[in-house]
Amino acid sequence: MLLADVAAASDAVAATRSRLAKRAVLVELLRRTEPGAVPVVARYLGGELRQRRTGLGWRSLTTLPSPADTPTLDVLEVDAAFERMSALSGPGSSTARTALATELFAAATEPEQRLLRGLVTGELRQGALDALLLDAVAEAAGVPAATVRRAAMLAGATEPVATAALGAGSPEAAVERLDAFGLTVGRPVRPMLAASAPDVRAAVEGFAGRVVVVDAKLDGIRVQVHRDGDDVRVYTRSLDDITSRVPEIVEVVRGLDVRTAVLDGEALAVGPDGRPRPFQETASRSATRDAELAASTRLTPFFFDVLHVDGRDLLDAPLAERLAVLDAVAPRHAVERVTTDDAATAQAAFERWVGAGQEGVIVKDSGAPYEAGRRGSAWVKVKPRHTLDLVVLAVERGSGRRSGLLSNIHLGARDPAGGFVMLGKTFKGMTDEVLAWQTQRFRELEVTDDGWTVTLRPEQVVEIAFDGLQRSSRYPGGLALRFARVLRYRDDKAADEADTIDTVRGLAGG
DNA sequence: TTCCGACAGTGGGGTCGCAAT
DNA sequence: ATTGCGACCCCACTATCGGAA
Repeated sequence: MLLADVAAASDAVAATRSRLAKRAVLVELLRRTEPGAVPVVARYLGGELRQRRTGLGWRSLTTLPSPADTPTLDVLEVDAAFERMSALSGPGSSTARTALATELFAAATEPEQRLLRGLVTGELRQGALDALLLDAVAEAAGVPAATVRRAAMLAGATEPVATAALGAGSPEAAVERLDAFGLTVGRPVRPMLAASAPDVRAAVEGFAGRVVVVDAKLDGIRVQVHRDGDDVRVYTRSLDDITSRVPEIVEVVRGLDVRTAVLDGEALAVGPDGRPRPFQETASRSATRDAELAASTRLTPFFFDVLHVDGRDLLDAPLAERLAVLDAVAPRHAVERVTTDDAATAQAAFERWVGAGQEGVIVKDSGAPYEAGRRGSAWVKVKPRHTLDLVVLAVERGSGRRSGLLSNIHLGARDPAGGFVMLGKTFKGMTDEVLAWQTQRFRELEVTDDGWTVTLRPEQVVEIAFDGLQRSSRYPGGLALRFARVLRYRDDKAADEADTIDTVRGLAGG
């Protein structure tokens, strides 16, 4: 299979907005892919390289050789080239990597270069990624989409599922192969995700009177821990193996009274007072491979679900049943929870935990199975929301579907001593209508334009919602907003009525 | 016919490791 | 020793399609 065929398919997918038409293009290409190339073609159509890391990023691709006139690259040859780049390390590796990349891109035609660039940067933007690809695999193999989906969730990856389904020879054989992808201890599954709700009442009422489990939401990193005898592996939300970096979690799970188990939870740094440390400390600790730093901050795991225990799969068991097992297996490392059908009880728990420094709550249907890989409605998160009235200091040009619009706004708090202190940026919460409005409005306030960022007279007030404040070395006030998003533009307030940096410091200190 | 679940897109801050400077 | 890049933690929100109701 030539890379040019994949590039042509990708362009055809991008050219239509119909998901059915996109799928048809993917199906057609998958059907004529020779078996040996299926792993590579499937990955590329899903928008990823097979190599987790190549050392190449958008910056490395700013200057490319001129494209080739005729397509010659085979997908397996391309995969081998990235494999070589991926394997490079040590002094001189950057130079060698650049040389390999230049050679590869020089052999690529213009459409192939666009595809390769999208795969390297993870920004293919063809309007189809893994989910649509799975549907296409199902159709190409003649099996139900749900069968393929479930296999992919349990495999934690699409590639082996595509290979199994497309290489089976018949739909019956494909179903048999796909059904064989059970939960396996030691192989991570895609974690179940939560939708969000504006407040506790809305979250509880969404379950229409059913009994819900309300978990404390901890602000750490998601961990999925597999134990098979003395062998313990720890995986992140993206299914990376971080076992070697978190020996203290391994220790805790080795101490549990089980032979095999798969546990889902959150790990974070906890202070001597029992309160959670800021997320930045947990992130720093979990990212480092430095033994001394690792020893100075311990991560503590808290589990909120169990998918398997001693030979028994629990994925399809109701949450209440899984939690009974969890409490028997890891009573001292279970996330705090209440079970209720009453919104007021849930609200009280929310307030208690937020007061204790937790991030919020997750409200769960007590009867729901574990839906690996889904952001279904069985889990709903609620977090407290803060707001500030800030001033727009500058705005950046958008890209992709926001091309031609002014998109990402720079946010400043008023400095009582004069001027404004920048606290971060946001592009979130804007409807198309708001984007159109602000593009025009900010042209009126324009002071300078360097082609990317337009600086403004600081006059426009905007109401911003955010999750909290964090320490910042990037911004002059030493503070940045976490997860800032636009609620509305305020034309009823002038810039000299905006919130001050003193107010923001007060929030951070309190 | 209308509604809503699922998906893709558009980027945010912080942190580390590593190679180049 | 410092800097810049890549990778990966945390993530919110809107628009859209197409199946469900």
